[in-house]
Amino acid sequence: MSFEKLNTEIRQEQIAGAALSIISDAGLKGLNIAGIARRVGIVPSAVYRHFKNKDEVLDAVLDLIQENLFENVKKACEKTPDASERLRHLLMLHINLVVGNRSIPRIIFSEDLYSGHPERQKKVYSDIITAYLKKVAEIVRLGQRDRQIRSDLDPDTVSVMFLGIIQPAGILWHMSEGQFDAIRHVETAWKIFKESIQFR
Amino acid sequence: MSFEKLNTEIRQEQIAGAALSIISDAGLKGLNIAGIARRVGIVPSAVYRHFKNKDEVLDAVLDLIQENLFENVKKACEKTPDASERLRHLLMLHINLVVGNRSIPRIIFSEDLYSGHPERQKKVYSDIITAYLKKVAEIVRLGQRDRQIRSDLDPDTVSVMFLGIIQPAGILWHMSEGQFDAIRHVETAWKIFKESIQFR
DNA sequence: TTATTATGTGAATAATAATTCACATAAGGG
DNA sequence: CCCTTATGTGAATTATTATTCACATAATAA
Repeated sequence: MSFEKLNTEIRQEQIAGAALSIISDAGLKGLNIAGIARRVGIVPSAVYRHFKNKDEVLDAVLDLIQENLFENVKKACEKTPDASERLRHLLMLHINLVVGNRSIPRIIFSEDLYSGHPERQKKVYSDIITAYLKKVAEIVRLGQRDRQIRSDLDPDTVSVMFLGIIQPAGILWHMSEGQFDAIRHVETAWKIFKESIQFR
Repeated sequence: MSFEKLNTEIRQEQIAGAALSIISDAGLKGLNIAGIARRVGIVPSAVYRHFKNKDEVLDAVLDLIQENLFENVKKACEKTPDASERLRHLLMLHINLVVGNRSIPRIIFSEDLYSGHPERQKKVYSDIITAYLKKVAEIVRLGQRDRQIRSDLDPDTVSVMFLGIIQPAGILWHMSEGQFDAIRHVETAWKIFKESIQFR
């Protein structure tokens, strides 16, 4: 029997990536250590050389998702200085992330992830969701400063409403197995929303 | 050992109700046959006298949720003939349902419910979600006919946007364990949204 | 080259839960 | 009142998975 040894950093990345990929395909319930090991090309028990337990694997997956989301914000801000354009760009990046990689809603809104792990729920809420909303709100705030967005609106409310354009679209797309045209909805809804927040 | 025998209809209701209640408290993952049996006051195996298996219990729970949602639409429509008022009323009924009974998002968006059950996913999508959205769209359409709502908007888009006010609020409320003020958000967001859809 | 250590293997363990089954008993019709 | 049957019981069965462990081996440094 011959096999390859890789150092733990590489394996950790492989394992987290495999887990993310499995979740995209089969959901959290479809994720088990044996499946991860199979994809990585090792034996189940070998996973435990690189992660203490399954929970730590899940934490690594959450980190991957967080990176994706924050990267989108950065991209959108680099693309243009106009608040409205930034939001539109971010909207499209986000919905494409959701549509192209079904794992995000499958993980973030999964009970499994949190039941028996209040600390993880707290972490996801504050480090991922709230942090993301804060960044969106900051874009809004800058837009208000520059007289691109109505200044009588609360940036935090606007950022949650922004999420409200994406989230149902993502869920409907997911539940309908692609039948619901999430991207079209987001584009149409954005026009209406944009009108209602723009400076006048 | 003395015990009471009840007919299967009553037991089915009790079991479905107990299941819904457990899901509200502990999520789908916290739901097991033993827990249901304990609440109802019978032994786990007795559950199988009234339901073929756990899946059928879940289907019964879904029916309960569907009833709740549709009842809200009816209430809102009976309350007032004004489309905008109907939507506002429905919005508050819905968010209160979500906040008062955490089971709805916990179930509808739970992977567990669907993994390995594509037919159930299809049913929830078409019989619950889409059907609900259709009813909302119908309210919008009537509002357009009566010149209460802008007629250049697609009713289906508006209905999904309507959902977009509630859904993130519900999820944030849930994830933050009540810290996020969902009702306040819904009220604020509604004002902005209402303005953007009203006839002018 | 050799010794050390991190990584990999396969088998065993343990916990959780759904489901089945043989047997018991309450309820209601005849 | 009896007897049939639906309902209830407790124990056993089965399946699934995470996790551990003793042992093996590749990589690396001395």
